[in-house]
Amino acid sequence: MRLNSTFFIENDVLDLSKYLLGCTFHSMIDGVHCSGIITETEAYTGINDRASHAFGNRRTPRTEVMYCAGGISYVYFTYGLHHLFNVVTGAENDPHAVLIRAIYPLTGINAMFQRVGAKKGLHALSNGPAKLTKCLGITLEHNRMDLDGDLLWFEDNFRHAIARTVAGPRVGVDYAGEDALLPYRFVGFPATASKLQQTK
DNA sequence: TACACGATTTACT
DNA sequence: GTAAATCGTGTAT
Repeated sequence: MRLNSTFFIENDVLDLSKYLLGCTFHSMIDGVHCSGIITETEAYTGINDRASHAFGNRRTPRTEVMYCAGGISYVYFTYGLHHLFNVVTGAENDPHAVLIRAIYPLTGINAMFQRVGAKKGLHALSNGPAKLTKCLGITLEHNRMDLDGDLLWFEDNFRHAIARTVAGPRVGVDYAGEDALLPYRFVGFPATASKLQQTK
């Protein structure tokens, strides 16, 4: 079952960050369908969150997309070489977002290896926010994109495979002062592989 | 126009 | 363990 924009608009960003664990994230880019089970997310909770690009109600050409209604992508470029992918959530003018930090490869694995280089193992293929965008072929072209469309979408398929969810501080946000300590990073630990049966 | 830096990854010592 | 890669973005001039 696909997740639609209403779902991303009406639910709280922290709840969504946890809910997305075990959902699948899909791309159809360069004619290839790739997907993986989401295993790690982070929540960025709006204008009062010092770790967010939208802190202090900052509106710039880059951050403007976060102020749109939920259900669209926020892709940005960092460190001169990496793209990071977020889901914009919440109502218009309330700039919340979920950073997708890791997925476990499910379909299109050959294409993913081609994009990232075939020298690493399956478990290390897309277990980082910049690695998964590279695997799925996501670039700045996929910013501000409908997340229930033909190119990027989510499905609620494998949440039963997540046995336990652990929260901790977000990664790489030391500049955020006290907000760097907030437990807004969520990691889903899988159940045994035998439970990995798709449900619709 | 100029400059400092980043919600990271990789390779190398 | 440390460092390099590398450029869009934000803020200051």
